[in-house]
Amino acid sequence: MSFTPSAEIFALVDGNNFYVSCERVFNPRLEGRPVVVLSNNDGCVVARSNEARALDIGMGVPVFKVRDIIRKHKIVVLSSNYTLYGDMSQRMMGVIGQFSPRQEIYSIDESFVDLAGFGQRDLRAYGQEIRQRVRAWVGIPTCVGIATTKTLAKLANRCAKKRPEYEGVCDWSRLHSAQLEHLLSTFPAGDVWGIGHRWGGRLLEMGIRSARDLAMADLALLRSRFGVVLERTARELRGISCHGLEVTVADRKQIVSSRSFGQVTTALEDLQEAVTQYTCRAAEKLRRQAGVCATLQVFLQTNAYKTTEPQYHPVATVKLTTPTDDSLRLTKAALSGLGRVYRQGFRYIKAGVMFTEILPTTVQQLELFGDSASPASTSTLPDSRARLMVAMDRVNRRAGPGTLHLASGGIRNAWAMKRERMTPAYTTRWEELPVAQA
DNA sequence: TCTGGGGTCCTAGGACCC
DNA sequence: TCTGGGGTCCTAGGACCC
Repeated sequence: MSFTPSAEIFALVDGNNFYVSCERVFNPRLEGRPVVVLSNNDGCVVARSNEARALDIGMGVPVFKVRDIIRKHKIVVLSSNYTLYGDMSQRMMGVIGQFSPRQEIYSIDESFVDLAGFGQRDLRAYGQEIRQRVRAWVGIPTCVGIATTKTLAKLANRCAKKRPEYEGVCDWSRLHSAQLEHLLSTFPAGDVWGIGHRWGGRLLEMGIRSARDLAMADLALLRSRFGVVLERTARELRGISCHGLEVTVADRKQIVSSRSFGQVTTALEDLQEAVTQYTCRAAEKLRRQAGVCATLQVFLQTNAYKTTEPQYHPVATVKLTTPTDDSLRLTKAALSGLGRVYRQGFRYIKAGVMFTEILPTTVQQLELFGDSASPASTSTLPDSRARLMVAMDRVNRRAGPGTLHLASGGIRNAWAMKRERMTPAYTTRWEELPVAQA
């Protein structure tokens, strides 16, 4: 195996137990205690403090399966507060961005930065600077992994997390082949970025156990059995960079809005309310990226875990006569799709709307059999409807999501999601600002 | 009783065309 | 007996990520 020296250097900075850390910033009493944050509907565990991990709370487990452990160890359980986490993320990314001219925001809690131009600087010390500033200015603890490819940086980051002696920063960018090889041999292949459950199992069957095994594997064989994606991963482990930094945020190619219900429903009226609200949320995202939607899908789901109940998972595809970003027209289209696939007698647990064909507003196409004066998009042809959308977005941004909504969204919302242990929106609503006490 | 939501990319196979 | 070959487009499904 030959590791190729690369001109590129990536640092991956990510928040430790990010959602839990966000909660701790505003409630220091959570410090040192086992804490978990749940998914929407209070369904699964999606974030765990180190103390909760130590108690064997798995990532993604349904909360009812660990109820006993939670009770026994007095684990603090919180509903997820995405408004808070999104805002904390923005602050954290802003600080990290000060450390390099080129930054990729990879996820809500992870950011790659380009350190290639930093020459002879001590990158470990630089990583520590990043950690300290984020901790001081935002309150979030982080770890930093530095290497010549993104895949190696991910692994270095994991190393920094796992082994306290590194004090939160691992710099692999200047290692010799032999040193790197040794480090890779200590990680299971399944821990490598891009290797999931399925592929991990298949690799094991082939005798590829460690990250080092994967790096040394025959590239043509990997390609023929798994495809080009895994081949690239193996190259990256060898130090050949295949994934560059993606500095600009690409427009979404699809926009999904869906939720499980707080309780099952059989009523068309409930589904109409939900579909209306989901469509409006998706339309807001669409307008934010100045797009118009040409095709959407509406889907329904019964509870697949209840194998004794009749199952029904229909999808309706609706083509718009003219691409649009108008919530009213999109909702009308979505509701017509819903009407096509709704069947009585099923117990529905989830509904969703997906915009699958999204175009930039600059692409205009006149309606073939429509009112040719009616605008396809609010962004290019301002009329009263467009002004209404703009006003709605503004009100909902300032006063909170859903303040202004369509009547078909309903107000009863018997199906609405469960969030029984939600903390306040500390940073984004005046009335929920934390209060300092003397 | 109770099991998330939102994305991306790649591949295989079928339809269609010349 | 013997039934092409190559390109493009689209879709569904499978894998992955956080």
